[in-house]
Amino acid sequence: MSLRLALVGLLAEEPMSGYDLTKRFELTLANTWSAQHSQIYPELRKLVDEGLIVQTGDGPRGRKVYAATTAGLDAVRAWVTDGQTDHGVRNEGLLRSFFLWLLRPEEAARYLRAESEHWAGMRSRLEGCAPSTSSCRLVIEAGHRYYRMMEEWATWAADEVEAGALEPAG
Amino acid sequence: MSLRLALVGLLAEEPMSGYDLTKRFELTLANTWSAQHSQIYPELRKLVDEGLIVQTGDGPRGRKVYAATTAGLDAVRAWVTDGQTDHGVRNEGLLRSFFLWLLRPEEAARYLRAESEHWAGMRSRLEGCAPSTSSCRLVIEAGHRYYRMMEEWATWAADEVEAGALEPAG
DNA sequence: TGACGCATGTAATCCGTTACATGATTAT
DNA sequence: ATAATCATGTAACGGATTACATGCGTCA
Repeated sequence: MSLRLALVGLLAEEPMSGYDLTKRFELTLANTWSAQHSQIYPELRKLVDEGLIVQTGDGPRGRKVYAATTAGLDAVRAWVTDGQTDHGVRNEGLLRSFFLWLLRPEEAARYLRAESEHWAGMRSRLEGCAPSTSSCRLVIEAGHRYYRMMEEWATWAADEVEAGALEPAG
Repeated sequence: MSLRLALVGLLAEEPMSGYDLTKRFELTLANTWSAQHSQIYPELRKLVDEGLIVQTGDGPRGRKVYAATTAGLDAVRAWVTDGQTDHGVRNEGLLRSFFLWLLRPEEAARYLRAESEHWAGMRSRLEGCAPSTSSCRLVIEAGHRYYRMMEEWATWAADEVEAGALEPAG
């Protein structure tokens, strides 16, 4: 449900191809949602069938450019405001961290330092990301805050572990 | 893959039933991973078949208590340190925020204020959560930081929107 | 005795990933 | 020429949610 409407919303910014949309998810939306081309292409077909988007052009190599319809825009607006948002979180890095007490402290610290570096890398990647809309700017800011928070947390946790925090209970 | 090993890891802390494990995911692990009972019960059966856990007791109403085996512990340790962690993020609240430029500013601000309140509520829920292990304490701290960050971000974003940030591009 | 919480399970469906598969265009 | 990138698609599988389904124990 989310992906479908997100695709329409992105096409509301400007007409794009499935390939372009895939890139959008890799870059700007990396801190928000993920989607592969194998999921995007079939979804675009369905959205055309349902009249939420239309193909407005083509290009070299079979490129197909789509745009949102008025019905599509209405559907996106309704989705954003209506109903309950799923606030469920799925953070595999944190889930693994839950079981660090089973490891030797030096192993646990190494894991956490690597996590910290990962998030630092994500943050610097986000630097080269220009906002397409006013609300995109807000979401990019959320990305910065998220990456920075995770980086700082992992550094803090590694320090804790190196100071012996894992010993008493493990 | 993650859920299986997380179940074993939780059982390494202390023997528990599927019902207890479900509660753990609702409370302590709310900021980390989600799992319903309908996924947990079949998984426990498979884990028994594979020798990663054993049933060590029972109780009223058909309650079954499981514990991790040595093989199970080894599998958890290997999972935590080996291979690549999936750092993919899926945040529906942020995804919706991406399309706030399609709404009237007052609607967008209302949405963001509600988000802020949601995260504040999650944070206060986390207060009543006692850490079971040393590393659980670290993850709870991550939860606090995450909820606080999201709450502050949503408040900031609502302020921005009310100050007219949505106008120029929308 | 009725409501609530404990406790377990299955089935259908949906969403998402991985892998498979192909081919055109552009730059070196 | 040839490698990289652009560009689209399908199929198989696995993970996760929702809904269905049941029943015991405890407390008011």
